[in-house]
Amino acid sequence: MTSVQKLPARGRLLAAAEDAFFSRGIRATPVDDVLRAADVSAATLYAHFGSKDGLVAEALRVRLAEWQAVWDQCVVRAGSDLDRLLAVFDALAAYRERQPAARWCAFLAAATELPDAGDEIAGVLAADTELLNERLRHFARPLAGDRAADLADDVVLAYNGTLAAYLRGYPASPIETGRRVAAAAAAAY
Amino acid sequence: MTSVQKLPARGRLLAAAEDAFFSRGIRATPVDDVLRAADVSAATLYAHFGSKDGLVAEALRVRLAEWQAVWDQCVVRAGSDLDRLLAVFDALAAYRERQPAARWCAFLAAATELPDAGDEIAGVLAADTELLNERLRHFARPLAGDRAADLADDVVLAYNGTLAAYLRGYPASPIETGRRVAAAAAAAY
DNA sequence: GTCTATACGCGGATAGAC
DNA sequence: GTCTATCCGCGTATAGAC
Repeated sequence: MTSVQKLPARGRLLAAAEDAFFSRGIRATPVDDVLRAADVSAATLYAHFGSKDGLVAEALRVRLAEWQAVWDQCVVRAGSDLDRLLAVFDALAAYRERQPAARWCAFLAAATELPDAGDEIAGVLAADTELLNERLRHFARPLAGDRAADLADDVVLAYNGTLAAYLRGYPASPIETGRRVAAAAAAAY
Repeated sequence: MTSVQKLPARGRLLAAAEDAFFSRGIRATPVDDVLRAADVSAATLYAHFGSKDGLVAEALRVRLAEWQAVWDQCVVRAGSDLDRLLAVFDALAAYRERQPAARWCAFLAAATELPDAGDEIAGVLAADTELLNERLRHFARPLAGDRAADLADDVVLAYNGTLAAYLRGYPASPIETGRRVAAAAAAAY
């Protein structure tokens, strides 16, 4: 059996990065803050990730994988076509419980804060959008047939609106409102 | 009659600030860039606005006033209760034509980029949210009666989702999708 | 792989003259 | 009110040792 080990520096950096970047803000968080939180030296960070952007990109990759897993579970638990389409809101509720300090979506935040993001970061953002788009189109098909793409657009928009609501502090119950709006959109098909 | 005059430094600064901050990003834009675009010295900027944040706050105030005026006009042109509620999407279309380079909503961008914004900036952001909330609740009343607050929440969410769509580059026709979603929400009351 | 120490550029802000 | 010139701190990144 293995003994209890200190999490390696790389993992500590990623954990600290996720915590700081996606709650206090990416640009608002100096590298030094992450280093102190992770109890790691600057040289180690640059040895592993090459740059602050590299660390951001890797933190986003981790987040995308985790988000996808949570969403998967919520889809499995859904009992109808409509519930499967709306499961993305259940996933959002579940995912947010993990990091209540997060102000809103890490991917949209990155897109806003880093308008000139390099290929690495831009790639992860594109992958997130693609995942959202592709899956929702799939779940929309049994409900909207050949208009599935439109319904998927509607749900993506409601989803983004839910995320932005956290940012604005209004509406007060973003997920509840978002789910209601998405359901109303689906009812129109 | 007055002769043609060069726009004073203060006005040039605001114009340059709006252009740069809300298309390239606030944090991504150094003060020097604004100064060069406005052809004004640093000392003048600080004499007028005190700080970069002060300039941002004033640029946001200008923007809020302009946005409000555009929205007003679209409401006047609307021919039904539903059209008045959805006029916010027409206003968005009209407003965006003024500055196509803008990546998304200046207020949501400021909230994201400046999580520790001072009272001045925070106040303008709150005023924007309040305007949105108060007006939409008013327009929702004839359609939803005592559930007007819920319908207003729905429309705000669709509106924010529309703005976020520009950021994500998806859905492809944000305003069209947003209006459709908001209309579906209204139909449920 | 990780550390200590340091270099270096950039960005916000100010002093003082006109 | 506006300019020229300059200061200063902060944040990213690197050099070199262990």
